[in-house]
Amino acid sequence: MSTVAALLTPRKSPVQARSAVTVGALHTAAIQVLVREGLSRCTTTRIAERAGTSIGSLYQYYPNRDALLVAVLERHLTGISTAVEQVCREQRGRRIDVMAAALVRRFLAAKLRDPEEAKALYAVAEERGGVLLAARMRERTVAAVAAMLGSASDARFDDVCLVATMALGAMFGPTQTMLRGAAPSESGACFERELVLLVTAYWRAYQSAPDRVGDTPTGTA
Amino acid sequence: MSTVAALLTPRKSPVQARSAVTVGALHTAAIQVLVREGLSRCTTTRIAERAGTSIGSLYQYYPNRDALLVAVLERHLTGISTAVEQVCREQRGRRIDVMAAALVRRFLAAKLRDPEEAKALYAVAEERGGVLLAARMRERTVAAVAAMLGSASDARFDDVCLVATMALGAMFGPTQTMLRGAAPSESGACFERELVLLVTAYWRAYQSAPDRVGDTPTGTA
Amino acid sequence: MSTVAALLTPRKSPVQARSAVTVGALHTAAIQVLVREGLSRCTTTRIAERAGTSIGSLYQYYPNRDALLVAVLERHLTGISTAVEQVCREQRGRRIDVMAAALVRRFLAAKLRDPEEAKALYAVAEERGGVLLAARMRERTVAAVAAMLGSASDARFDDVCLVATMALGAMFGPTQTMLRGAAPSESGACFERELVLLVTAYWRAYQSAPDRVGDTPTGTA
Amino acid sequence: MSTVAALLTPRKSPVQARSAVTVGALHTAAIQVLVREGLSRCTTTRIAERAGTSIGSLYQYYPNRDALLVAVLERHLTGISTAVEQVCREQRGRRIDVMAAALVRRFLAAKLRDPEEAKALYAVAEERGGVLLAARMRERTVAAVAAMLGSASDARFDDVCLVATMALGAMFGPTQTMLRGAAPSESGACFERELVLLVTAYWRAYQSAPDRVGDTPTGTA
DNA sequence: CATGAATGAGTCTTCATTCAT
DNA sequence: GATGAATGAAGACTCATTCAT
Repeated sequence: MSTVAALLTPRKSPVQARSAVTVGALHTAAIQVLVREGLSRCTTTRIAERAGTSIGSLYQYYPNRDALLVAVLERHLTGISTAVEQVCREQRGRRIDVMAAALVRRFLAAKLRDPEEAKALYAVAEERGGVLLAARMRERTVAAVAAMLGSASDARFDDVCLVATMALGAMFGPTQTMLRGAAPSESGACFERELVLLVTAYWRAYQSAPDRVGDTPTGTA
Repeated sequence: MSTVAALLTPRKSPVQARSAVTVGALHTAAIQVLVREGLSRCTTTRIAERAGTSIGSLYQYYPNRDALLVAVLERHLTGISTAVEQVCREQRGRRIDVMAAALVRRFLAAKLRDPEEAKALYAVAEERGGVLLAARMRERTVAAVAAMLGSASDARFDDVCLVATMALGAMFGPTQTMLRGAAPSESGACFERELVLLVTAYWRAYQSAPDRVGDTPTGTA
Repeated sequence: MSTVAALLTPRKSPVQARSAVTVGALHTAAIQVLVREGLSRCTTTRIAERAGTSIGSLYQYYPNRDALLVAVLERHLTGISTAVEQVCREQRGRRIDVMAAALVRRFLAAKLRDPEEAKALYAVAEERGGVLLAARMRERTVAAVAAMLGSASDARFDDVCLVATMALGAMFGPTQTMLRGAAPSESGACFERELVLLVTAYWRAYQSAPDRVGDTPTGTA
Repeated sequence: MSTVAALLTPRKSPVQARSAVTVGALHTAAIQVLVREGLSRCTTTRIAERAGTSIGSLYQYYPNRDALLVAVLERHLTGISTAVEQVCREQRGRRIDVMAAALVRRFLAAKLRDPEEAKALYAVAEERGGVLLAARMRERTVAAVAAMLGSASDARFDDVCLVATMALGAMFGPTQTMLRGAAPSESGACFERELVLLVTAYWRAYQSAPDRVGDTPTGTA
C-alpha cells in the first residue's frame, strides 16, 4: 500500500453495530454538508455536528478529513462500478444495441439514485485523493465494458478498451451536464433515450464499417 | 451586476504596461500553482510568490482569491467557446459528418492547447463561481452548435438544443478522461479520430431515421 | 436577536471550570492590552498572548474580536448600571440632596473600582457595538434615576427623564475628565464633594422654582 | 517639541491657494469618511479618493494618517476652545447667571455646528494623539472659564479651576449623550435651557454659601 | 471509548507608506 | 508637484488534529 493510500484508508472496520451506525451517520452527514456548504466549508466540525457525534469519534474511524471524504466518494463510485460490472456480465454475447440500452439504463440508475450526492462529489473527485480513486474505478468499469464489447454478437472492435473508454466518457459527460442543470426528473426519460441513441449509434458504426477511416471527412477536409 | 458577480469581477483593468505584465504573471502563476499543488493549496501567497509579485499587487487587480481563479477559468473557457462558435459559423449548411469533424478538431485544439491548464481548471469549475461561469459558457456553445445543426444539409433534428448538449457532453467526457490519463501526445490522433466517429455516428442517426424511437434496441431492431 | 447582536454574542458559555478560567483570563487580558496599547493595537493575538491561551481558544468563546471587547464593556457598564439601579431603589421617597449624595457616591464607587479599566473602555464605547450597548445601559440608568426623582419628598420635576439624563451626563462628564487627568486618589474626596454639590444644586433648582425660565438670563425670548 | 508631537504635526503650511484647497478637501473628506465608515475603516485611500486627490498628495501635507486625523480634531477643538475663550473674555465681570447662559449658548453653538462631525470625532479623541490634544484644549478652556469665574460680580469661588473643570464636564457630558441620541434639532432649545439651568444652579451654590460642606447631605446622611 | 476544549499553523485580506514615473 | 502601483507587515479568523478528562 502506497503512502498516500495509507493516509486515506479508514482506521478500523465497523465490526460492531454501534460503529456501523456512526460511520453511516458520518457518511450521510458528510454528503449533506458537502451539498449545503461546498467542499471548502465541509469541515470535520460541521460533519461531526450534523452526524450527531463528536470530532473525537470521527477521528476514531478516519485518520483525517480527506479519508472520510474519499470513503464517501469511494462508496459512490463503487456503487456505479459494481452496477456497470454486473450489467456487463449479464449482457455478454448480446447484440450491441441491447448492450447499450442496458448499460445506459443501469449507469443512470446508479448515478442518479441520489443526484445531490453525485453533484456534490464531483468536487471531491477533483482533489488529489479523489482523482486517484476515480482513475481506479474507471479502470474497473472500462475493463468490464471492454469485456462485454468483446463478446458482442454483431460487432467486432479493434480496440475494445478505447471504445469502452469513449463510450463511458460519452455517458459521463452529458450526465454531468444534466446534473448541473435543472431537476433531472422531468427530462429524465428523454435524456436516457438520447443517451442510448448516442451509444448505440457509436457502437453500430463498428458493425459493418471496419474501414471507417475512409468514410470520415477527415480524409478530404 | 449581481452581488456574486460583483465579488468576482476584477478590480481594475491593467492600463499601464507594468500592470499588464503583473496581471499576466498572476494568471500564469495561478495555473502553475493549481497544477502543482491542487486547488486547496492554491493560496494567494503561493500565487503571488510564483508570480514574482507581492500579495498586495494581487489584490490591486482582484478583489479576492476566487476572482483571480475565475478570471483564469474564464479566459480558458472563453477560448474554447469562441473557437466553437467560430467553427459553427463556418460550417453552416455543410453535411453533418463535415461538421462533426471540424467541431471535434477545433474543440480539441482549443482544449488541448495547454493540457495542464485544462486539467487544473476542472477543480476551479467545481467551485461556486466556476459553476456559474461554466454554465454560461456552455449555453453559448450549445447555442452555436444548435444553430449549426439546424442548418445541416443532410439531416433534420427535432430538438437541436438537446442534440447539441449531448454532443458537447460526449466530446467533453472522453476528453476529460484522456486528460486525466497519460500524455495525450501519443494517442492524440487516435483519440481525435475516435471522437469524430462518435459524434458523426450520433448525428447520422438523425439522417434517415427521424422516428428513431422505433429503431432503438428497445424495439425489435 | 438582531443580526448585529448575533455577531457580538459570546459563542458558548463556560460550563466547565477550565473554560471559566480561560474566559476570565481573556477578559483581564483584554483590559490590560487595552490600557497598555490602546484600542487599535488591542489585537486578538496580543490578548490571547497576555491571557496565556491560544487564539483558537479566544474564538471558541467569542465569534470575533469585537464580541470580546463588547463583553468586557458590558460587564463594566452592567456593574455601574446595577449599582445605580440599586441606589435609586434604596433612596425612593428621600430628599433630593440625600438622593444626590447617595447617587454620586455609588456611581463613583462603581466607576472608579478599576480606573484603568474605566479609562480604557471609553474607546470601546465609541465603536459600533459599544455605542449600542452604552445606549441600552444609559436607558436603564436613566429610567432608574427618573423613577427615584419622581418619588422625591421635596421636589417636583416636569420631565424626570430629561432631568435624569442631564444629571447622569453631568456626573459622567467630569468623571471622564478626571480619569483622563492624574491619579484620582489625591483629589478623590474633593472631586466627589464637588460632584454632589453640582447635582444637588441642579435638583434644588426644581424645589421652589418650577417657573425657572423667567429666572434665567435667557430673558423673555 | 516632543517626539510624538513631531510625528503628528503637518508637514508644510498651505501657503499656496491650491494647497489650501487640497488641505480643505482632505479635512472634509476625512470627516465624511469618518462619519460613514467609522474610525477603523477611515483609511488614507478612502480619504484621498473622496477628497478627489491621490494618496501621494495626502502624504505631501501630512506625515501619516494620524496626523491628518489629529489635524481635523484640532480644528474642531480649536473652534470650540476659541469660542469659549472669546465668550469668557466678553463676560468678564458679569453676574454668574449671565455668564452661564452665554457660555452654554456659545459652547453648544460651536459644538453643534456640525453634529455629525462632533459625533465622529469622539472616536479620534480616544486615540493616543487625540487624548493629548484634547487635554491641551481642555486646559485652555478651563483657564478661560476659571478667569471668567474669578471676575464674577456676584460670587466668589475657592478653587476656580475645579469649578471650571466641573462646569465644562457638566456641559460636555449631557451634550455627548444628546449627540448619541436622535436628531438634536427638535429638542435643541429645551436641551440648552436645561443645560443653562444646570450650570447656573451649580454656580449659584457659591453665591451665598461658601461653607457648602455643611449644607450637603454628606453631613447627616 | 466518547467527548470537546485547546492548539497554532496557515488563510485571506487590508492598509499605511514609499517611490518611480 | 502629482500620481498611483507596488509593497509586505500585520490583523482577523478557520480548522484539522490532539489529548486530557
